[in-house]
Amino acid sequence: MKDTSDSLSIGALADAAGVNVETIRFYQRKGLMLKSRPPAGSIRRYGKADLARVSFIKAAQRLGFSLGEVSELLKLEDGTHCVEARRLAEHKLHDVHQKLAHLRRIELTLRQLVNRCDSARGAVKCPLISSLQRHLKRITGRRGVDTGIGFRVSERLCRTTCQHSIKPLG
Amino acid sequence: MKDTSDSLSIGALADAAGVNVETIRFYQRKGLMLKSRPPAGSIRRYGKADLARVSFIKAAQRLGFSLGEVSELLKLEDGTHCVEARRLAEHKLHDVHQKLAHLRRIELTLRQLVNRCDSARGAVKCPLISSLQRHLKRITGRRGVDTGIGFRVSERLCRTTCQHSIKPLG
DNA sequence: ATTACCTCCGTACATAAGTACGGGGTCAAG
DNA sequence: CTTGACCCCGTACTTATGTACGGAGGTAAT
Repeated sequence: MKDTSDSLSIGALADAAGVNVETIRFYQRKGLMLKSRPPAGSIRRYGKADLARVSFIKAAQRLGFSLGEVSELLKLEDGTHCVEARRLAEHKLHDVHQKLAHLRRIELTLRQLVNRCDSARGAVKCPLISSLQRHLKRITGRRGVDTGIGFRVSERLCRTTCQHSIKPLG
Repeated sequence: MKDTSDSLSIGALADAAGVNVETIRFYQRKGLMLKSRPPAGSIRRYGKADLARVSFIKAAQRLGFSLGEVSELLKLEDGTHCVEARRLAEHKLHDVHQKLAHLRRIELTLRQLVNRCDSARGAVKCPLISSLQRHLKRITGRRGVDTGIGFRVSERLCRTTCQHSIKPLG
């Protein structure tokens, strides 16, 4: 139980948590970490609770919580309800689902793009760019942003030196 | 073929693309959109090519390209190789795979958190927070950041008013 | 031709999440 | 007791992506 006591300098704390010293100070300024322990003209010491707090913040960030949300989570210590934390987590889960769906669509599109590039020989336009443009058409069409145009913007694209050119993909 | 001609004001262009006027200007400043077409003391007009360009930028962003990368993509028009675009896309695909894996882990963790919260009755600690702390332990343990502590940081958490308390999750 | 709205341009502000710097204090070792 | 490594504090800078503002001048409708 000896090192339960506050024995770390801010630098040691930062090292232990794998963050920059300035990050700790930043959290203090943000109110995420308690700041004014020994207001005497001396050096502050930190202990395991502080380390856990920094690590908690970082863990929550990795789960997609912003510092503001982490702050909410931490404020729950001060008498608010656990149900609040649950609400937050549920909301975040919803976010994550949306991000996942979005990323999956992106993944598909990119994979198709690269594959097309790979299998393409002997034509005029860069398949990646024109695919991107078709993709664009697809996803922007939903919002009344349908340009109704042939996406000429990159017509010259790769015309001179494209090595992975392709037949019209129609 | 009549409205192939440049006939849009910047506002109309912005509307058509579904972005803010200032965003267009911002892209011009960044060199993503051509800027000085009619340097005469008049109003610039934009056409379909410009609309396509804005839309292209937005589409690429949605695919996870940063404006810097979009800029690279657009610079490919100026003589570089299509193979470069493919390399970029491959790289981005790799990024996306990593993000997906990460998000899936997060999704799982969050789901477990919420579920535990739902099924929890009659104990002392907020399951969400303590689960988060266990999660923390798991994921930070890999980097020598293992605190070796019991995560007492939020011991008081929810102790007073937690409505979704839970038995020790062991 | 007056009114109302639009454009142009440059500059400043916003947000998130830090990072860097500089002047001065403290601590431990040689 | 000096030296070097840390710490404290406040301020400023960074990056990415925009937004907002203000003054001057163009444009379109009445």
